[in-house]
Amino acid sequence: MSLDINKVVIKTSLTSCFGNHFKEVEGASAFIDELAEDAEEISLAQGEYVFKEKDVPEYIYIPESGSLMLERSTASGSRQVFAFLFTGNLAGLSENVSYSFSAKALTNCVVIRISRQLMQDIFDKYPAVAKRYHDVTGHILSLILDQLFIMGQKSAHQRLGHFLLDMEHRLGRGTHKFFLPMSRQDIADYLGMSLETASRGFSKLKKDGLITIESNYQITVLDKEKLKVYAD
Amino acid sequence: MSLDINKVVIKTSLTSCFGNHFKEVEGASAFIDELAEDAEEISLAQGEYVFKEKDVPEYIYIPESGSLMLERSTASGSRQVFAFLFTGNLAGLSENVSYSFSAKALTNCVVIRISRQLMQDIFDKYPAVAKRYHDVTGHILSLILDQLFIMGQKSAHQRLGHFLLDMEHRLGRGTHKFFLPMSRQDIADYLGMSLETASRGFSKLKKDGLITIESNYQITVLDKEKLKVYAD
DNA sequence: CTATACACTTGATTATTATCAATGCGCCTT
DNA sequence: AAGGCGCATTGATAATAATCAAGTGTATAG
Repeated sequence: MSLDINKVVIKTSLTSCFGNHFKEVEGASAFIDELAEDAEEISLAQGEYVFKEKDVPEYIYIPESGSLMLERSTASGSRQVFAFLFTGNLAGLSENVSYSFSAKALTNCVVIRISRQLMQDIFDKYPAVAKRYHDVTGHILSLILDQLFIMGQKSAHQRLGHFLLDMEHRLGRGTHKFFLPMSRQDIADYLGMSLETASRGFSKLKKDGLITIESNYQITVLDKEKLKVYAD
Repeated sequence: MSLDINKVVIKTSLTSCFGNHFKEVEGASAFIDELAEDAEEISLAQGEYVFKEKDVPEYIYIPESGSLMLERSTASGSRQVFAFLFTGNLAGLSENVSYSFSAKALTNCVVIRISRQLMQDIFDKYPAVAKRYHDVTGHILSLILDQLFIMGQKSAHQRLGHFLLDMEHRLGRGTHKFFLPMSRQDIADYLGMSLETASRGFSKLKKDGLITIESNYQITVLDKEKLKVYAD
């Protein structure tokens, strides 16, 4: 009984990752069902790592509840955050011999884990799905190119504006209010700026009336159109 | 006769793209042979576009001679260069419904063009190869993540250092001397800095004795080890 | 209820980078 | 050879962002 409910939750998560790409593809639904059978749930405490740089990629991971962060750190102490992952997002898909980043739990979370080998085997049964698998990677690539564009062409304030629009879209669930699961330092490391610059960006947006900051992590976008202009 | 020679050149280019990823994979050699049969060569003058943003991706492209640049421009006139492509590099692999960037010829060049649909059909004959296809995309993704790391964590001077090390590696053919096919503006747009900052970076490296600038585009790395330190 | 710790904010100063403005250099044309 | 054109360099100044240094909550433990 409890297992059945779990499988439903897992299928929902899988559909949110793959569903869009495999829509109207023959066998997509059956493929997701089989994948869900092989999925395991693992629990992580805030700050724990799902995997680390240089680990051999054996699984793909999908947060079912809670948030992850993909990051790369150097010996000298600097860190680049590549992405924030929320419910239904995907990690570990296109890695080859080893991960080139670590995945860290931003909050306590439950993560779905699926063996890449098993997924490969299931693909053999659903060739139409396998052919479209590539689209998923292509989508991730295009998201990273967007980020690279923003990093190269936008000022610190603009980058923060883009970030908040993205968070509103992904966390707002149709409203303009959302709770950020990451610290100012995490945001700064994602956007390539200092913690202080990130903080000043929040303060300026608040002063200009584009957002409110209910608590450090609870944000409301008051004027989305102005924020879009601000970000460009 | 002339055709045969062309096919040899094409196979060499294809092997340099795919060979590393498909090494020791069953049917890899036959796959590349079939691919080469379907390859067309197209000639482009400097400044022409191979494809443009929002075009439907029908082909993959591999420069056989000359260089390409992948870029995205905005209405407001800013531009991000995502990558420079030289002989044997690959473009257009993981695009889905449309390209998210344009490919522009940096020099006069001959580009190999292969239909994605035909490649898909050939994959059906070589399932072992098809399974590893994904590795190629994964490799591209990891290169872009490296670039994102550099953009987020390094200063303008360090980014230029990284760029020159990359160019030496890719264009130097074992020596420390190479000819850059792109302008200072192209480099600046790739590294997310102004033309003047890029130029000052070159001048400083020259003054510090890490490189010589024979002409604007002809560079020699004098001290690679120092340059590596400079870039970190 | 107070002390403490931690994260965030704000202020002052410095460093980096962009912008504006000449100037220089090679190349092509005449 | 002179002029002009397209890039690159260099200089001066302004804008942006990092760093250093206090403060300000806010939550938690005692």
